[in-house]
Amino acid sequence: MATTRATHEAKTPCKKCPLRGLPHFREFAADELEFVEVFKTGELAIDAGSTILVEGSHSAHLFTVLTGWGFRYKMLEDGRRQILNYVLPGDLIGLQGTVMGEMQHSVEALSPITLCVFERNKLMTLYNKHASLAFDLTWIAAREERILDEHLLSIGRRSALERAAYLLAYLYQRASALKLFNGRSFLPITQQHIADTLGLSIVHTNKTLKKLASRGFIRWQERGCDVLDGQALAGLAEWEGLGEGKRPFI
Amino acid sequence: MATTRATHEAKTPCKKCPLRGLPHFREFAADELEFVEVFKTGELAIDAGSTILVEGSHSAHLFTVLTGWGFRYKMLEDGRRQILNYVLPGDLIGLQGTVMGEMQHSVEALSPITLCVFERNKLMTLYNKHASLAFDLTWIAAREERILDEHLLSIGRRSALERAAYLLAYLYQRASALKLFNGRSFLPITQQHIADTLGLSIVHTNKTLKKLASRGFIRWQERGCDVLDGQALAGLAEWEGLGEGKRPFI
DNA sequence: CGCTTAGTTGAGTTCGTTCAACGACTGTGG
DNA sequence: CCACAGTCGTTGAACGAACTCAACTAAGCG
Repeated sequence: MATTRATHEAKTPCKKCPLRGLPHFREFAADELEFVEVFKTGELAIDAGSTILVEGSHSAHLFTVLTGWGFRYKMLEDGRRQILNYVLPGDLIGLQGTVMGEMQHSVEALSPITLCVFERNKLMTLYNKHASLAFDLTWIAAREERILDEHLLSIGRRSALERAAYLLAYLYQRASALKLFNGRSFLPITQQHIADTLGLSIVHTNKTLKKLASRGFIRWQERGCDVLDGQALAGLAEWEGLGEGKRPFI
Repeated sequence: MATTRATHEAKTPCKKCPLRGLPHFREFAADELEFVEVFKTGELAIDAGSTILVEGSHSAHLFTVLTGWGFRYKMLEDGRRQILNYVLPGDLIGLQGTVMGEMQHSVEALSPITLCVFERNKLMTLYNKHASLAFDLTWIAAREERILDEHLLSIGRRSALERAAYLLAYLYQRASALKLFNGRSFLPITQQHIADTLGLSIVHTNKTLKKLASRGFIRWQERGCDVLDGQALAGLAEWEGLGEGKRPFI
């Protein structure tokens, strides 16, 4: 099983980055784009199910997801796994390695993923020369923090049904903002992923999802989840939504 | 009940900041210190139990904890509360407000707290003029993220006993690094706080803490927890520890 | 065709909850 | 000074949510 395939195709120029067209992201000034263009050293294509980063490793790179779905997770020694968050296009991966030296969590591809590759040792020049991008990095880290807060609230205080509803509503909203759906609101995750995100067993997760399906909020199909009523899911979880304006990305 | 008392005493000059002497924090260059000195506009003293920031509010300020203990939390509409993390000396409060416009969580004082006050609208000059401090801010946000990851793993996948052990070991390590203990390793929290952090009921939290006490790891006294064996707690939770080198703060 | 992965379902068990009552301590007002 | 209310911690009993175990279906793949 090949974990990574280096694409030898010419890398996507940042000026023509397909993400920049989305209304979800903030506009970049010409000089910012120019810098990012140089900062980006290549592209990487990852197979579904492959590991992008491993807990404890020291990577010289940072990544931004260009296409595809993935997730971050941590494990206990006896094999218990906790999925911390999902990574989607525009998300930065590996910033924590900068802070701690080594990665404190692993990242795995849920679908085939394309990554933009950045050199970590060029990071300081970003801070020195582009204050706006430096601010963006802090912004991105603070955003992740906010989402983790929300997850913590969910796992700590919501019932199984509410938790599941929140998670699906969350993924639905994120994917919607990125216009990842074409007609069908399909989330490419297994019930095991959901269980490991919610802190539940697979069996109970299955029964919980059945309840949501019986209410007509979702449908489970082809190894994934069709969201039929994202609004209802958010309502069931008493969740306000991401409530995001435009956001930056590198 | 007065929530805040503005201290009319002269503010502590950053050059003489009591935290800067600690080996836990990185050294600051003279020009960095000079900038922070100006960036800091005052000091604020908060009573134990008072609220520092409220979810949904728009604060013009950022704070760094100078002395005392506090905690961040979120609530559901029906009153369920989840404590997200604890704030101790050197911790930055309110960065998320910068990103989202409004606060997404509340902060409350556990003990009397002294805060350094910063103007949020001066933040951009920090990014423009002091790349190293800008980097520090990202670092600080990434650190919080890492700790939240750890908490998420704990709540999601650890048993009640392991969770409690992890939390107490975590608080013990943090307070130790800051040399907050003098002889006695006392954590100024109630069992309700612990319950709301672990996602457990008070009753079960109480029974769980009794187990830890019967093993000789802790002792409950005077509305708080004496940690008798931080090592054992971390071991029970299979927790590696914070493993931090020197860290920055503003 | 067997092997593996994902999902489903039922039965019994365990962990953690809720309810309820009580003791110790603190602070407040009479 | 005492009475009283409020907070915090403690404990037992009954209940319920979620877990484990186990068996089985359906789909995908070599």
